[in-house]
Amino acid sequence: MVRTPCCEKMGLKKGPWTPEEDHILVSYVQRYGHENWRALPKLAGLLRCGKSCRLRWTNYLRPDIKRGNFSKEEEEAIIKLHQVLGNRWSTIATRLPGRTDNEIKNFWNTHLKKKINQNVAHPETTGHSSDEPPKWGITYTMNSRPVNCSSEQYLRSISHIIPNSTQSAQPLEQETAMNASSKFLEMKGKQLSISSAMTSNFQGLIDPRIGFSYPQLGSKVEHSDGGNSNISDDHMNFWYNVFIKAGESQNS
DNA sequence: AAAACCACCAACCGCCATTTA
DNA sequence: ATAAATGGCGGTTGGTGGTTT
Repeated sequence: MVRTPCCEKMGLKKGPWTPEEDHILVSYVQRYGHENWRALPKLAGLLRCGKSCRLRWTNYLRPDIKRGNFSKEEEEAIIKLHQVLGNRWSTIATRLPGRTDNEIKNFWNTHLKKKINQNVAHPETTGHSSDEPPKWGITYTMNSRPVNCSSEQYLRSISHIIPNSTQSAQPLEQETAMNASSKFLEMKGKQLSISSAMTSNFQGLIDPRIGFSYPQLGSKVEHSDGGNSNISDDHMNFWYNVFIKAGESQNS
């Protein structure tokens, strides 16, 4: 089906919002909420489309939005999250209270991207490039989307929990770096999927270094070796924590 | 002083996923 | 089961203000 553009109707205003419009929108949302963005502008008396109202509210007028420059901590968090999640700005935004996906996206495109690209020119200070998937890395499937991480991150994150070929949860810690590298080389350039076998072996495992276990499988989780991969939020959080911790141990 | 260039960011656009009728 | 409506997301654009030439 083809959707009609939301601002197709003539007479709807576009462009920057005026203080008066802001006031009308804020007053209306505070009083009546925003259950139906489509209907809101008409009810509130705004010559805007619902989409424009929603964007204005979520990106600018919401009372819980943090203003001002990004702190060093926020900047580092964005860089780490982007390594794990890629351009999934809304997901990244959920981990930075008071920041919107649009704000983070702009900050990335105007500041961090350049900064990281500069660092790539000096590889002693960083791992891999930012925007592009790492040339030397792993892609795994998360929520049906490919997620990239660097080889270092990946090796660190799996070195102690990846099951061996007999599907026992034997740690790899005893393995030499050479063996680990060999394993990685085998996977280089291939799509790594979170398989049922791996997942079942991860279940209940608690790594003392990271202090959390692989989440129990929920009913909605399917695995890529059986077709689709749909990892729940718990699973995403697990992988996020693994990669963040891996990054921390790498830095220390 | 003015033109050219650059950086920033609010807002728009098109697409996809989910919900509703 | 299906079409339509709606919400949400990420990519991109364009206006604005600052800086450089």
